[in-house]
Amino acid sequence: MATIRDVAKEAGVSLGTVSRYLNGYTLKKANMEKIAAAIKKLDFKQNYLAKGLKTKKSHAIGVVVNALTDIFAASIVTSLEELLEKNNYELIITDYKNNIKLLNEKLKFLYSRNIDGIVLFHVEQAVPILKEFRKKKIPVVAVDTPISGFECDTVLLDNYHASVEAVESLYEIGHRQIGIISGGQQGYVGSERLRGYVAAMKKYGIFDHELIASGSSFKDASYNATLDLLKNNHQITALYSTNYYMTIGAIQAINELNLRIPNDISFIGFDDYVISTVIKPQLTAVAQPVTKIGRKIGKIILQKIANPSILAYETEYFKARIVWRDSVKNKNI
Amino acid sequence: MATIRDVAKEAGVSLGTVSRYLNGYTLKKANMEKIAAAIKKLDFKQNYLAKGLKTKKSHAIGVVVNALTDIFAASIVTSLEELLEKNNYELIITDYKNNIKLLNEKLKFLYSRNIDGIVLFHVEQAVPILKEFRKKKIPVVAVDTPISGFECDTVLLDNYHASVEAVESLYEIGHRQIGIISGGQQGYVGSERLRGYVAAMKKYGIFDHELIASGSSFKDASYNATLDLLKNNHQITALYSTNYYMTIGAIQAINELNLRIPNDISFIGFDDYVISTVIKPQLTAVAQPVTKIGRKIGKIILQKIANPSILAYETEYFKARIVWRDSVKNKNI
DNA sequence: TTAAAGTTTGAATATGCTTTCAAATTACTT
DNA sequence: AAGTAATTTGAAAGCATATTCAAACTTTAA
Repeated sequence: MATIRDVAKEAGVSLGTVSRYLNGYTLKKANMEKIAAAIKKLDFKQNYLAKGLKTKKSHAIGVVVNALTDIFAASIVTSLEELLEKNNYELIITDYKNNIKLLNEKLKFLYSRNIDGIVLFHVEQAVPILKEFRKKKIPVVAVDTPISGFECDTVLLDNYHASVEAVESLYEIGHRQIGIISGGQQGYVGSERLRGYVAAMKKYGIFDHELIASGSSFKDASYNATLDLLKNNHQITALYSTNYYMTIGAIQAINELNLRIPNDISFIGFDDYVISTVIKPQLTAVAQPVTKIGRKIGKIILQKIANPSILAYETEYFKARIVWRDSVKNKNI
Repeated sequence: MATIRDVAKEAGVSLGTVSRYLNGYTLKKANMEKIAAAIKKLDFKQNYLAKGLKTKKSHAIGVVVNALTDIFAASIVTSLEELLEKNNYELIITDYKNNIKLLNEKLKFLYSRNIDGIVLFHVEQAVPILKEFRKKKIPVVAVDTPISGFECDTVLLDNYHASVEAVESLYEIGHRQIGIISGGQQGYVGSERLRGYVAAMKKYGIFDHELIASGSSFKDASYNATLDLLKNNHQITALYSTNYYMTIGAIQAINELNLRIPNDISFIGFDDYVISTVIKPQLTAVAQPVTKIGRKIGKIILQKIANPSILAYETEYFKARIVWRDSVKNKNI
């Protein structure tokens, strides 16, 4: 393996000049060309371990998701990775299985690997090791959920307005008894989505506690909650489920009750992934701009790495949009 | 940050002794205890960059998948990561979007990062950079698909027998006109699954070309293929679709044709993820042992890293099993 | 008690790169 | 052409660790 020293010799310049070349300083055109040629000829690759040892940077970004199989995180990471790899950063992806203790362990692991930045998906609560990241000025970006007890750049969906829009849309086409399958108040995302629903329902004067089914945000809880809700509220004409996995459970329950979508009941689900188009009829869904979100995260990380002393943290909101398919009935027609 | 030197001073032993301690050599019990105490006291963490520079190992494993959102790869990586992280390896995960040129680029990137091992999902064909990995004795494990033109350890599903079993099961409960939605011959996985189907059908003397719908292995092709197949073969009583995404397309087509599962048509789909239980009725599916597969990959990698001079490559087959739900009708009852 | 075997020590060298600095060279201005 | 500004040089130090080696020290066995 060729080293920077070999390149210097080959190009007939000094070692320091090559180093400066590699680090983006401008130098005499002639020298730049000679160095470029030497690099090509020798097939020289920087040794990131040596570089990292010296600079204390690894050119690696840690990404912590709750589950690798979570389609939401995976979609975002796809575009994040594209951007970061272009900038010569590698992604170390890890899951923490919604276990706060495991999260701390995984972050320690990443910390010990001299990570240059870190992206946390869906973390509600600060863990001790985060303070060490702050001390070392390693940028942290929270995605999907703000971290309580730790200030950092945060990229969120505007869940509140997404819910408002869902309810408004249903209202406009004649629905009044709009049920919600909610994850309840315990998580940020779930409570924001619920808050938007409540606000919109109240705005139209059609709010009713009975229309809220609240469980945890997983498939099985949602299945049970939906079953209960629909058995006890035959007047419900539309159902709004507040995440992908809850949509799955809700649809199972609707099937179980032999209700037909959209004739017996209209349906809007949060998140628009493959399920939406498999189910008959295809589902109207609230879609998140995952590609944009991924790019934004990447930009923030790169910017903060380039300028670690900026202490201001921004919170960026992205707007969801509703993708209309066949699961919602227009009652005005 | 404490260094090995600080630990030595604190423990009152020499630097080399600490180094040997950290690398698993046995030494005097008293010294081991003193060093352990010092490490704890100073909260010492090995610097992987320095260590890597010296040993030319990064303690990182590259994982290349075709898409981060691919549930199959994500499921396997979940258990792979668990095992490798326990052994202090980090995972650098990357996708290559089924683009062979991009694959080579991504592998070059990983190569330049001094990766200690590499796992390739669903790669059909060798790319040039793989030779460099071989030269440096960096272990390569192929998953899901053997790499043509490159010999390495390979972890596969026994696709052939999974198909045979699916057909046998359907035959035993009275089905004779068993259609298949196949990805065609172009990919290893698809052709193996088709081969098993053909063999089993021939064994029973019920093989018929007309029963094979063949397209690419994606949702839309499968949708069209299924539509064609079922329109032209009203006698088909059971359908076997050969991967997750094709199942989605096939189900869409079945819905479109207003066929009821399992009364009008029975259905078995390859891969058992969340879709299987959302659809009404819930789908009988061929499930892959993803956790076991992930662990096996990890074991192979660790073993080959520990012993890079072993030149024998093994090919390990895993058995799928059928998860029975409600989409298959027993015609004998 | 002594010889043999096993450990530990301290110092040195190496890994590939960045950074610094005074001195030397080259390039611009006027 | 001279003066100033900008670049490059060569050498050295440093990053945290591993490894080597002869010498010194311990432990074990006879």
